[in-house]
Amino acid sequence: MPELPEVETIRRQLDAVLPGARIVAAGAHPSAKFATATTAKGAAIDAVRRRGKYLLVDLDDGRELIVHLGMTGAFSIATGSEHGGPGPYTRAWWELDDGRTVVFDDTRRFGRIAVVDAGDYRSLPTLHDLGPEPFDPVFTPKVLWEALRSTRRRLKTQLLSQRPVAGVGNIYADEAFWSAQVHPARRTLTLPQAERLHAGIVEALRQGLDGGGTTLRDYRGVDGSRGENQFRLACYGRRGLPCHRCEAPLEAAVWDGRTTTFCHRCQGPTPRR
DNA sequence: GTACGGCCCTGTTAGC
DNA sequence: TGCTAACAGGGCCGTA
Repeated sequence: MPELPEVETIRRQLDAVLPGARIVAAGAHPSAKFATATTAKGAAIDAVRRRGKYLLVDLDDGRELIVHLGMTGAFSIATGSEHGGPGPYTRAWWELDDGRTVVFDDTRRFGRIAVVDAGDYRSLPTLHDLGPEPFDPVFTPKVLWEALRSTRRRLKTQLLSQRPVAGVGNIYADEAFWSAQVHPARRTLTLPQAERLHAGIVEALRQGLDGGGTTLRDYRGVDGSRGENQFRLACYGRRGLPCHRCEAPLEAAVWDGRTTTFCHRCQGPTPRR
C-alpha cells in the first residue's frame, strides 16, 4: 500500500526515464476514476513530481497528469515488442513516441487518475487541502502541534487525513506513534509529545525511503523490484508480538475504520473515547 | 464547519 | 475439499 516512501521511490524511477517523451496514444478503464487518463494524449512529459502520495506528471501544454496509486496501483514500462496489450488489471496506458508504453495496473481500483490545469486541484479535495511535506523545513513540531490541536478527532485519524502532514498512511502512522510513545487514539497532545511525534514521522518515512519502500503484498517499483522496509517495521502488523522496547505484546484495535497496532504499556493506556 | 460511518474494489485468509 | 465471510484500507461523500 503505497505511502510517501513508496510513491517517492516510484517517482524517482519514472522521472529518470520519462521527461522528453511525448504521449502519442492512450487508453483507460471506463470508470470515471481512470477514464480521463486518455486526455493526456498529444502532450509531452516535462517532469514527474510528487505531493504526498500523489504523483504529478507535468505536461508541456500547461496541464498535469495526476495519479494516486490507491492500495494496489503500480507502474511498469514496456518496450514496443514487450507490450502485449492491457492486462486484466490495467487501468490506463500511455504509448510514447519512442515506442515505449507506460502501463498503470491497479487490482483493487482504489487508485485514481486525473488530468487538470496545472495547479488546479479543486477536483481532488485531499490534494487541494494537503498538509506540508514532511521533509520540508516548514513542517516543524510546532506546526504539527497546532494542526493536531485544531480538531478533537483521534490523532491518528487526523494524520491519515493528510492535512497535518502529507504522505503518512496506516503503516508509517503506526510506526511514528510507536516511536514517539504517543497513543494513536488520543485526541489531545502536549508540545513535547508533538515534538516526539514529529521526529517519529520524519524518522519512519526516512527509514522507509532508505529501504526503497515497504512491500507487504502488492507494492513494486517500476522495474518490479520489492521494497525492503517491511523487515524493519517495529509496530505495524506485529499484533501479539513483543514490543521491541518493553517486551509487552503489541495490541491492535479498529478506530474510525482503520486497524491500529500499538503498545499499551509504552504508548500509554487506551483513551476511553 | 466538524465528526463519523459507509462505500468502493478484489485477492487472500480464516473458519466451518 | 470446498464454500462463505471477514479482512485489508485511501479517499470521497452523505448524514447528523
